[in-house]
Amino acid sequence: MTPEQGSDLRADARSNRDQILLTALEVFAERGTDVPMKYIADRAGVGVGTLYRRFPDRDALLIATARAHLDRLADMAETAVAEESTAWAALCRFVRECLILRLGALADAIEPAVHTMVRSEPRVSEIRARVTDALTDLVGRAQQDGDLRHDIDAGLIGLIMTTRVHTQPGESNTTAVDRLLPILVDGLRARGPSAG
Amino acid sequence: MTPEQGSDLRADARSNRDQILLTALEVFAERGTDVPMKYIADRAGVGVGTLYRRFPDRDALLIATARAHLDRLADMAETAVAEESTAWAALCRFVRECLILRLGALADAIEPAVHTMVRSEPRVSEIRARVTDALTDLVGRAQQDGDLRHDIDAGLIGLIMTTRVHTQPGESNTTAVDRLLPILVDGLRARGPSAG
Amino acid sequence: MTPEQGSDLRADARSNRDQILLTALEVFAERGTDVPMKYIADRAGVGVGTLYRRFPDRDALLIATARAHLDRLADMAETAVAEESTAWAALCRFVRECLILRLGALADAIEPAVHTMVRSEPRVSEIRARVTDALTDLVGRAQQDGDLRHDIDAGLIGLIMTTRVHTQPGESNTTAVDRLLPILVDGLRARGPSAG
Amino acid sequence: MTPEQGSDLRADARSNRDQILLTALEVFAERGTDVPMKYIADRAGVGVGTLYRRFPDRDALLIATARAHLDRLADMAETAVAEESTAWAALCRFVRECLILRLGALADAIEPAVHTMVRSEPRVSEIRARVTDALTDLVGRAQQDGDLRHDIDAGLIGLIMTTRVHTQPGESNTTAVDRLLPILVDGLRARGPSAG
DNA sequence: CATGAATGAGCCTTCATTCAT
DNA sequence: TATGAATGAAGGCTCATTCAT
Repeated sequence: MTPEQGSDLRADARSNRDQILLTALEVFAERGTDVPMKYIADRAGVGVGTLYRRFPDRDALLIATARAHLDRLADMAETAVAEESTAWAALCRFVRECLILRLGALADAIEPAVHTMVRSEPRVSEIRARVTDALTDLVGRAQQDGDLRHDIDAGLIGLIMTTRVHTQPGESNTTAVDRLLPILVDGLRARGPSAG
Repeated sequence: MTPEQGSDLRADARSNRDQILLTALEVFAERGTDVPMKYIADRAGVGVGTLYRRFPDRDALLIATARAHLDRLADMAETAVAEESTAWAALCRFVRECLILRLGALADAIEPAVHTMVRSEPRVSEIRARVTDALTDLVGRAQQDGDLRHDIDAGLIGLIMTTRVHTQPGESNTTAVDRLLPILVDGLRARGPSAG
Repeated sequence: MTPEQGSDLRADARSNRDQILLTALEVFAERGTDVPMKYIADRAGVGVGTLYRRFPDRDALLIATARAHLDRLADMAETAVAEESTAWAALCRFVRECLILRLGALADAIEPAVHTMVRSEPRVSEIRARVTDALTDLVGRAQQDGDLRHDIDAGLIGLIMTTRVHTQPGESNTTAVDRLLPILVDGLRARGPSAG
Repeated sequence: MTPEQGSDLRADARSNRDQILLTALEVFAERGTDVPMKYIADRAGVGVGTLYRRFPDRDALLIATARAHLDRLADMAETAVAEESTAWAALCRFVRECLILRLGALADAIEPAVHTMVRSEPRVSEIRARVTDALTDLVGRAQQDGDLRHDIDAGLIGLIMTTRVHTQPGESNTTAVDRLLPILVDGLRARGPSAG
């Protein structure tokens, strides 16, 4: 459902590419998007040259990372829908996963690059659309179910999803998210008959 | 109430220092903390040398900027307490102001420096304490008033305060904060009947 | 008559700039225009940073070098006119000096840069014009004097001036030029009454 | 008359080798000898690996290219001798052809390599000798015929042959050579009466 | 004191060359 | 044998910091 780009690479090249992307994902999350490319290459166990062969410059890597993120995001949205019994539960789960993924940091990082690259990476907008669609659907259904406040739209959910939680040194992002989440969820929940 | 450090400088030196700090505040907010030092110096209308005379390195400037921020924060907390009629109102106002100030971004930026510098900048912890105290007080009173949920402590408020809101290009931070805030506030508020 | 650019620099900065330019002149002639910038900086006795402060990139240095060359060229043309008793003698001397300067190599090197930079370095065209004017004048007068063949124009002299003489390893450029020159001069000379 | 090296290669290997050499000839002339090896390989329609299998490094390719050039040169010299009715005519034609081939550029490019490689490429000196012999012969005969000035030796002709003509962007090398050539030829020609 | 020039370490990127497929 | 992926050394350029003026 989310076939990776470059599936026509030679086996070893493919595995390198995957490894680089995986590493970049981690590293960008850990140390921000300003890490030296060499650091990423080292951690991925390849030479810089290899990194640059696959991703002509930092922005290309950033975009590809974003795409991978978004792929995951879209999967997550769809999985949440499939696995949770209510739209509301799916929505909460999805928001949580976005916060844990630090979607906002990524969005900040790629924003300058996006304008240049989006056209050459049409899949980015395609996947974005996939996420947006899932979201709009979830919001509508959760409101019909009486679980989500009616004055909230997908845009506001997007804002929440891209919020960045500050973690103390040593604290895991997940822990921090799970401290904040109940507040958010409660703020989103409709108070009506269901609360009474 | 918040006497600035270096008040014993010659008038022109003092004005330079103030100008640099003011500029740094703006610039860090606008373009992140990675801006070239020369950029800050230029915008402040001084030579780099002057900047470095006042702030031995980037971290020193960051810390000083943070201190100025925190001073403002403490003032804000105290003003909110003084001006708002309820602890709850003061708390909400304070949270809002912190989000608008992008406290989280600043915290991220200075965290690495803080460990090294705190001892040489004891005022930092002092001011931090001032904020924490005000906060703890507010939280306690707001809970007694029945406005704030009882399962929330000052630490969680701190987490919320340091949350970073993602702004679309062109959107003001304040606007974004004001979209998110109602959700947060609602999530924090005690539910009358259900809480009783 | 050829006031150098940047005469308003601080004394030490000025001397560095001059030294860099002088070195670049030598180095480009010796080893082509692909030498590492660091090599030039080292030979000039400055750090790379200093080089880059004055000349934002290789092309800027190339252009500046070209300008210095052209300044010299224009001076040479004018001096030749002033010091030699005939236009013909001045012309021959000028051609010789151009060959020794390796004007052609320089022209090749800056051609790609010229298109981008000429507008920001208007002096280049200005000086070029100075040379062209002197040349046109010399050609006309030498022909009137019956020394220069009449089927030759300033353009062809330009072609000759920018010719590159191949030097054996170890041979000086000047020596090689002086071997070739008599042939050229003889080819340019009018055969008329004066030859009969 | 000029049997290519590597005639014992398999047909396809042989054709690859030829194609690479042909391409290198073109590319070096067009863009200088600093082009990326990959560029040459791509244009030749082979992988870099293939290029390196035939020519262990850039110098080897340069030498081989030079050899091909020189082969052509020797052929040209001999053809000129055979086809032209006088030594003088053959000489002029040969000089012209060398200039058009940009012999000087090639000489500059391979000079550093030649010292290292000549021993492993004995044919280089062999062919060079062939050219030199033809040249010495031509010079002698042209002088005996009273066409070539007597103060000129094969070395000076060599110098002339390796001269590089500067071409304006857009101008063909041949055109430029044909503008310069008459001057050179005239400079080389013995003067009937005045020489008598 | 203020200034801005100089320095050089460090990151980005390219490309010659090697080697697994 | 052909291919093109991987490597890493080398060069371009920037910028934090120091120091002469």
